[in-house]
Amino acid sequence: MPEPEGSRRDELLEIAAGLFAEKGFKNTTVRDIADSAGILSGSLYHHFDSKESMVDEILRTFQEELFGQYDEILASDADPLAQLEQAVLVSFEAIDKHRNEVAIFQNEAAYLLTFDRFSYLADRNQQSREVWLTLLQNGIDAGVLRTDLDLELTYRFIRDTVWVAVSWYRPGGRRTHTEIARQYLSILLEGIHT
Amino acid sequence: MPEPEGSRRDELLEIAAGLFAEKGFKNTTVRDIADSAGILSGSLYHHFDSKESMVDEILRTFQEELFGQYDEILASDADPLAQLEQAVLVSFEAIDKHRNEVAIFQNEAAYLLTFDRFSYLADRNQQSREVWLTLLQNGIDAGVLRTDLDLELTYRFIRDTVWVAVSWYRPGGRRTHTEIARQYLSILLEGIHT
DNA sequence: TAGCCTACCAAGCAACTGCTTGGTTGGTAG
DNA sequence: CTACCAACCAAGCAGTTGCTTGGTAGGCTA
Repeated sequence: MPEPEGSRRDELLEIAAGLFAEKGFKNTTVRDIADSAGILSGSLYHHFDSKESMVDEILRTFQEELFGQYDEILASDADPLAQLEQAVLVSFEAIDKHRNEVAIFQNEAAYLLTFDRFSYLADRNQQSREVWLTLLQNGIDAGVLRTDLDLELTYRFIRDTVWVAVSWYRPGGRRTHTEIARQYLSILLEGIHT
Repeated sequence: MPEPEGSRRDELLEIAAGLFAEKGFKNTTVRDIADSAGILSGSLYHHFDSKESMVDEILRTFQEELFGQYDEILASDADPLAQLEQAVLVSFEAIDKHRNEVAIFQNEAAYLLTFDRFSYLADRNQQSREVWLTLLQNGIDAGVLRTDLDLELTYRFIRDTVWVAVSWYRPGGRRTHTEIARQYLSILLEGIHT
């Protein structure tokens, strides 16, 4: 057994993730996935129950890793500002390492939430909100963040700008994900005004 | 003629825009639109050539208005910072007044661009890029904006954060679109750091 | 060499898709 | 009262969709 197990299966999941990210979940047909893999559509059902279970597995695996990282940051003894910076850096790292998964979560969550089996996505959204609000509140309590801003709005601006970068960021481009994260942090923290 | 003309047609376009914005263009069927209008799907083809021509008309009308406003700002004699602020305010106003149209342009442009008839959307994207880059460059030349930032990245951050607000902004919510725009400008210009 | 397994094919079904066709309705204008 | 018109219905067609079924090829193991 040279492969770690489930090799072909994982291969198919990666192909599906690429298509889901590019064209959307509903706009990707099982024939699209099978064609990209060089097999017939029916053969996919030897590996997976349904198209839904493919995207389910893709998202669950990704989110476990991402939120594990957020939890580590919150549990660390870094100061509030460093924690906020870490969270932004980790997020841009996720965009770099898991483009497809981030794009799927960003673009398809609303649609997938219309199915019961994806209700956990709402929990993850809530969890994400709590992470960022906690980071911001800690910064305010420590006196390193402005107190005159609407917390909820600030959270949304941060969340949106971080994740929406997945729509234009390409690995191997002019800027590394770390450089982009640092520029973003610079704007977020200090503003663009002189 | 009590109606300004094309009343029923406009009504159908608004219904379609709402569905396109909510579920996506391809995920909205002509039967969805017809059901929402209380007619049969075939009856839509009395008013429109195709589903494509509906979204086409929706986007063209909206973009003419929006880019007209940008042109006015650029042509005004306000100082660079005021022009940048005006552009942000006008954009949030568009999110308020034309939620559906903004959402469709944001979410469906990539897909629609695969059809020849929507190639003008690429021109509009380019035009938008030029507007923001001009505003930023004018600010730098006037010495009111930081010179150490990557212009292209800054443009993307502004564009993304402004338009992505359409995904969560709801008219009649806790904050008016003007309040949101002002908070956003405050963060963008001054940062969240103390 | 027999049995089993993974990975796949070939064919097709029922539901849904955008769109077409030929017709009906109620109102308006000459 | 006639002609016309916008708005719509009823039925259906051809293509696409997710998924199912019954089968096969090749490799591994006892």
